[in-house]
Amino acid sequence: MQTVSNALNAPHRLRPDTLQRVTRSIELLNYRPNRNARSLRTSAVELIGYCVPSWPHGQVHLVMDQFLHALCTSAESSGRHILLFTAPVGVEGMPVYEDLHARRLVDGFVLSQTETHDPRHAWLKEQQIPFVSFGRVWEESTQPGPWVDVDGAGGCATAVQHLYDTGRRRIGFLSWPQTSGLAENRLSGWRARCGELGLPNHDELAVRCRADTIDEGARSTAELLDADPAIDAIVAISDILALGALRELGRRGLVAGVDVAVTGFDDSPLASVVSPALTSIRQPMDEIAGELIDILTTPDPKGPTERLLQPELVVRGSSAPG
Amino acid sequence: MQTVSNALNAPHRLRPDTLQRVTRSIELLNYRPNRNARSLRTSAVELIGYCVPSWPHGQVHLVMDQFLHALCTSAESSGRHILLFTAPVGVEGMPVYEDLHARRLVDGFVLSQTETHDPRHAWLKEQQIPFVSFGRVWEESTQPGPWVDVDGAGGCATAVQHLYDTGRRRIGFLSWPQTSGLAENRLSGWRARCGELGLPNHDELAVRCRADTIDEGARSTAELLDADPAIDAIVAISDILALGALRELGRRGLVAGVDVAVTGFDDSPLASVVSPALTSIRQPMDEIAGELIDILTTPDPKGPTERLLQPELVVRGSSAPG
DNA sequence: CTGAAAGCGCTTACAG
DNA sequence: CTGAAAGCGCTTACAG
Repeated sequence: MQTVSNALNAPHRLRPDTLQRVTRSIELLNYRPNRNARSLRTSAVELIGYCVPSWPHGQVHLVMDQFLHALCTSAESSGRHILLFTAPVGVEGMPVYEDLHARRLVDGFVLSQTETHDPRHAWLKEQQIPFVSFGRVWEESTQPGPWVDVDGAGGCATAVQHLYDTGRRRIGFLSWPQTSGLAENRLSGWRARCGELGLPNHDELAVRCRADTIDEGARSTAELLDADPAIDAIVAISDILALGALRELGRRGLVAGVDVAVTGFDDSPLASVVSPALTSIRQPMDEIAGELIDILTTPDPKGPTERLLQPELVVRGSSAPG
Repeated sequence: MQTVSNALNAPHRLRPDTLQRVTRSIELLNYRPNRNARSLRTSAVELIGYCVPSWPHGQVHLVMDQFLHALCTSAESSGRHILLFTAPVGVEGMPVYEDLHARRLVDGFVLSQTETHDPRHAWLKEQQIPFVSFGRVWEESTQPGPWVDVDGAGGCATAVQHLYDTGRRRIGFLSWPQTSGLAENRLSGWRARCGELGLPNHDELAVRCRADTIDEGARSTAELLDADPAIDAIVAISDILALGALRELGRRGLVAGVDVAVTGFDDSPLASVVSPALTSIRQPMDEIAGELIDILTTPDPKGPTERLLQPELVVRGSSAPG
């Protein structure tokens, strides 16, 4: 019994011949250890909680399936799995998190859809419930708990650089409302790189869209082009807004990628499904998931527990040089 | 101890005053029963396995987040949760399912992304592993195991009826390749209802798209309109193809919803994000999830374990009468 | 209706 | 390196 347990959990303790003998029997009998008994004894369930976001109508999360798949894969490579649950947004949802942890359905949580001033992080930290966040809360003070995020400013700077390198000299920006730390971060990358390259980067070149919809992207693009017809490129803060830009260009008889270059953000499946295909800033989902699981499952992580990853510009026809 | 257990699991066995006394103490002590101990004893983990689909590049599953959210909510209302895992597609993935069940990480599975001739159903049934399928395998013979599906033929017939009622008389159909049972089913709904209404429904009016992309939808729409310029409506088998149809109409200077009406399938978030918004056939996700969980968690379901649900046509500008 | 007892299937010190 | 024993925290017949 306990030799079998050792063979499974600490094979180095056994003599090679014993190990082989036991392993053979395990296979012969098709023995599979009961995970509940193990969890009861070790008080580790090897399950990680993830709250499935519920989106307000019309909101699209085009890369959630990619993220979930990456998260699952990473969890599995560490012998764990993802447990899905729902909870009210914000601090109202915290009792759900607490209950799942108290009843030992999960060891800890991966937070995503992190909002600016998200209250969950401080709450979980105070309760000493293990978690790691995908995304920052954008507080002045140090963020509670470990996090992984993508360098949105860097990504947008890379997009600007790419547009500059392919001959663009007047680059607009489609943003979200000012209350979002994420939006300000991405916008700052555009502003900074344009400044470094000697390109115009005044506020009139950055339009705030009211919602993340194709209509808003189109409307804002029209606003941008009406105010400044010399614009020859647009960096959009999301693929959806970029799709709106493409539509407005088409409506005006302008050719995307020729007359005006367009880039999006997220490299969602839609990017390669439109024509011309959309140049977009890809978040490295596999890497993000790997870091999240690593931080959450390593008792004493060697590296920092605040990790900023670089996105990757995927160039397609909407910004092709010719 | 066991009175507490009774209070939690069989409160009717206790005298009201005792129950109240115990309940009060439970709350005072903030006691939360350990789920692993319970599962070990009852050998039910109250976890349902769901395999996260991994999509070939460019493939979009625009309603997966809706489905997952609905599934989670239904599972939770029966005291259960969803455990996510990954597995190779087809029969190669079955050892993963078997292992999860053997080690008692899950009680059973919800299958989705069901393919025509999907081998998983027969395999699980033979292994006596509990499961329920969202979607049919489209075999001649009786399908192994319980399933829930949406009446695609009925949905397309409803779309045709709606178009007829709003004055359309020549309705094209954008389909997928012939090898898909799902596609044939939806197509048959268009064919049947057109026939009943005395509208043309010959094969030339149904174009097979080679892929589920906007480009293919646009190309096929062009093909359709070139061959028969009198077409005044198009029923698309997916929202993505419908988006392609909208694009092609725009390219030709035709106004969607006025010159040519267009309907999609799935009522994905994209449907309400384009302009004109897309009329689409909505799969009742909450109901689907409810039935799936009901069948899987009821030892002896009262109703049939093969349930066909009716989709709902959501009418928007792309098919508005005026 | 309530209390003492066994046991679910593991893991882990502890002897041999 | 291997074997007998305790115990993780519940549930569930079984007595009182």
